[in-house]
Amino acid sequence: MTNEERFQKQREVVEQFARHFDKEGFQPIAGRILGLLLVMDKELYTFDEIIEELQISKSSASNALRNLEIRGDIEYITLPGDRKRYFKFRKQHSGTIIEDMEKKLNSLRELTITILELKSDPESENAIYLRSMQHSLCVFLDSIAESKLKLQPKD
Amino acid sequence: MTNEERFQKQREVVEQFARHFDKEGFQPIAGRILGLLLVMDKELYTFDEIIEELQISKSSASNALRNLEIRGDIEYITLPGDRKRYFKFRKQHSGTIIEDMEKKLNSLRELTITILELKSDPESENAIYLRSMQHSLCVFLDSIAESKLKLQPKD
DNA sequence: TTATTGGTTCGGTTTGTTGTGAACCAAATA
DNA sequence: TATTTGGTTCACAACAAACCGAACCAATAA
Repeated sequence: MTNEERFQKQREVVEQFARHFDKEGFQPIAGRILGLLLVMDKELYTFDEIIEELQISKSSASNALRNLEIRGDIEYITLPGDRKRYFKFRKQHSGTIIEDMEKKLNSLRELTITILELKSDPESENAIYLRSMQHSLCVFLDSIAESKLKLQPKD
Repeated sequence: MTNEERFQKQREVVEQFARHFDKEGFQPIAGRILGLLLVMDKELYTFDEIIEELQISKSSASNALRNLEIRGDIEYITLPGDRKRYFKFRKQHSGTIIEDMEKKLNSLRELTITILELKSDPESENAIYLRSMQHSLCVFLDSIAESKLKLQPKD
């Protein structure tokens, strides 16, 4: 594979990544920026390079970068005697994905509890289902906790 | 708690449920309908009752119901000599939530593999991170598989 | 001090989504 | 056959999100 071929394929994967990412509720441009910073061989981009590569306006870039930084998905470094910021993908503690799921499942579990408490007939179809769902959620949350232990045995 | 109080609280939880549900990328009305069918003591609603309860137009109801049915979140029954459809929450095999997560994680895993294959420097920061992420994903996917076994020991 | 660099903020256009009412339709009823 | 019932489909209005260009600003360089 030539470097040019590789570059082209990486650009395609950036788009793929972006689509994956904005299903999680983010703007397309944010996804593309994040993809760029993660996928390409070049792993450090300036503001202008991002604009140039993705053909987007300064304002879009500015906003998306701010959002990504707030979310903790990117960070930047600066170099002495250089006013530019160099953006890079932020290597989060890799449990983050898992912790996000955990949060979502927990809030779902709380919801099911609330619903169940309000059911006047605890033997209604939905009530029975909700209890089984609650059980599944517990089992699953347990196994998440286990995974977390396996992944960070530093305690 | 009087029946009236219970009813009011259930209506609030319908809204709560709706908010939870449309974070998953569905229209507000769809979320409210699903909430109605799951939360209220009454667990069987006709088209007209749904419209009446939620104060929405026939067209909105029609569209949302179609979408919910396609997604497999609701179903309806009919009664002999009655042209109405009676909608109810569909009790999916409760592994569905888990299987959805599994799918998402798998697609993420495939993405990381694709990205890694295209990295020309396998020791770059991102490449190293991607490998550790891949590892986490595998551990986690394993534990999902385990949970699934625990939940359906019918094989 | 003036000009340039590296952005941010503001206002507006485009695009997409959500929901509505009105017209429509097929099946059952009168 | 005409009317009612139980919806569906269509065209559009209202609103929101995404993005852009232009104006702007603070820090550095000339």
